[in-house]
Amino acid sequence: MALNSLTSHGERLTGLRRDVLNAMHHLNRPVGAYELFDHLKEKGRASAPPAVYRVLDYLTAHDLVHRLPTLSAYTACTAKPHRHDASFLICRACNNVEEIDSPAPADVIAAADLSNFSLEHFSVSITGLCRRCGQN
Amino acid sequence: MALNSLTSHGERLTGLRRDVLNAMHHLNRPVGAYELFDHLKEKGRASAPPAVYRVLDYLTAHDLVHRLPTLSAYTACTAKPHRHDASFLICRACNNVEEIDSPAPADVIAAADLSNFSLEHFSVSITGLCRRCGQN
DNA sequence: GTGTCTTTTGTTATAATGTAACGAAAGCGC
DNA sequence: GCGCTTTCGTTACATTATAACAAAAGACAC
Repeated sequence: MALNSLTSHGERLTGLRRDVLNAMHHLNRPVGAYELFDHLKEKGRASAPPAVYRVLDYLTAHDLVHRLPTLSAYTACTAKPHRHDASFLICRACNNVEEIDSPAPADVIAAADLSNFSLEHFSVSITGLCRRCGQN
Repeated sequence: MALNSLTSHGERLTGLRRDVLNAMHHLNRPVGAYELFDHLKEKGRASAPPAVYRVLDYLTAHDLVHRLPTLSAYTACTAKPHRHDASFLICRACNNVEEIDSPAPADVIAAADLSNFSLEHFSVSITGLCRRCGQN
């Protein structure tokens, strides 16, 4: 779900949320929650870490932002409104990240090729229900 | 590189490292560094967090242990000595994890099927060098 | 617009995770 | 044993994240 479809579903893109999202799009790279907090605080737009984390949680839940656990960082979603699981090319040198909006893991390798990204390692995280928990 | 090939390459599987690895195999689930620390401390086998982190770093570097960033946890490698990138099926209900020793991301989906794991989301993390950093 | 309810934000304090730095101890080669 | 390298102990601290509760703002009926 992306920005447009957000407000049309009863969701509230409040001032703070919009500020955070704008900041992230402006920065255009993975940012830590505290870095974001400092950035917003300079402009008098954030009070304390919990506010930032709440907004990040909200934006993440609505797929406007993605969390990058390996970097303990967050990045603005660059994909089309259409919902997909997101994957990432993470450069170990410059630490920049390219989002891959992929319908399946197999496509991600092709996308890396297209970006002239020289792949060293990959890891697929699949979440869901294991055999036991899913068979209720 | 796994246990056997470790000592035959000049690497030292010291007492502490062996204890940590044994504990992790015994627990047989993702454990946080501090949980592991407490566990070891009860048995008089660990001094302080840095020791645990150092050993985890070492074991991770040698592929005897994997880190699960989404859980801030670590798990003993269950794959064959043969080196592969590791992927994971993470159950959101019981929090247990199954390692997939996969030659390519595409295989991971098939492996999930084989395990009767009901997939809800996936994310592929690819690390390497981006176009700019890799071209020199 | 007032009152009421829900959602969002502010605020304080603290938990959980991870590291820097440095000296002591243990292993290794000679 | 002696010097060198690696590992470990120890203290202190940095970074990331959350619990809990009060205040403020928005939605909505009346």
